[in-house]
Amino acid sequence: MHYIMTNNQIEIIDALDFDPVKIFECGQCFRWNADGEGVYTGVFRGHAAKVFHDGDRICIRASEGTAPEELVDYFDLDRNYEEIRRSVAIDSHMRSASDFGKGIRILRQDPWEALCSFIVSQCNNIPRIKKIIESLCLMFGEPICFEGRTLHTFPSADTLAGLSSRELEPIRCGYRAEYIIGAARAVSCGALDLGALARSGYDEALRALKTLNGVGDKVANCVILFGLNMLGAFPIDVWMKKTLAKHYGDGFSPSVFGEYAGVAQQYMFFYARFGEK
DNA sequence: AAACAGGCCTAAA
DNA sequence: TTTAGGCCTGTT
Repeated sequence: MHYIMTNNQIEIIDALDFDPVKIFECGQCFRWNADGEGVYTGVFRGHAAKVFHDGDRICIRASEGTAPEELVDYFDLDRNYEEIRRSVAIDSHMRSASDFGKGIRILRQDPWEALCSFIVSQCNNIPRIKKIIESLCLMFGEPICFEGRTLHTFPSADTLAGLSSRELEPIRCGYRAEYIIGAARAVSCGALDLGALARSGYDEALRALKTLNGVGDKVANCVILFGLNMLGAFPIDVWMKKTLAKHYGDGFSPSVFGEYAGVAQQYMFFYARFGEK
């Protein structure tokens, strides 16, 4: 992937394996929204940005003071997804899935945001998940001005740790409010050190995350994959359960996909959800 | 109107 | 170790 970094912006020259629609709509993130023709605006790690096509190139323009290196990191631009697609295309189904999902990248999201977001996602649908997260940010995040609009950052664990579940009621997240506050308090007081988990192994991360009330295997694996950037994590939700049963029967193990099983999962999920028949 | 939605927890076998 | 029912809320 070749790109040019300037001030707070990146221009991707050969935008192979970079499809904004797939990246933002494949279900890994909740804070990027399409506004207008192929333009996405979002907030990540305290910065606002927009992503758009500029001729053959893709341009990522972030808010004032965002280092381009931050964009390289968040969009994982130095990783070779073509190679990953080859490595997970182990059979005809995965060849179709990885071909259909070509252009997806796993964003390196803030671990706390990923934890909180995937707690909200449980037993819920995407429009409602997005609505809940937006009101959470509107109420408790910091405002950022970006291109004439006021957006809001994701509130810190410290901020949410000081709230009662009653104060969270306006965001209408139901029983998940207590889970959110419990997680916020664990992170805030240091009982759960997400930074340390990012440097630990998968097993330790899974164990630690599951000590939180409201975090089971599925949510924990989403946090590990999307927030800790361990690309072997393999979240299994209802869609994955169905498609795994269909194509692999029982006795399936994610290890057949190797170290990038999590990327395979994302291709398979996206294909089952939007592509297959 | 009743079921369902990108799980998790608890209680009970 | 596996299974059933309940959980907030909004939508169909």
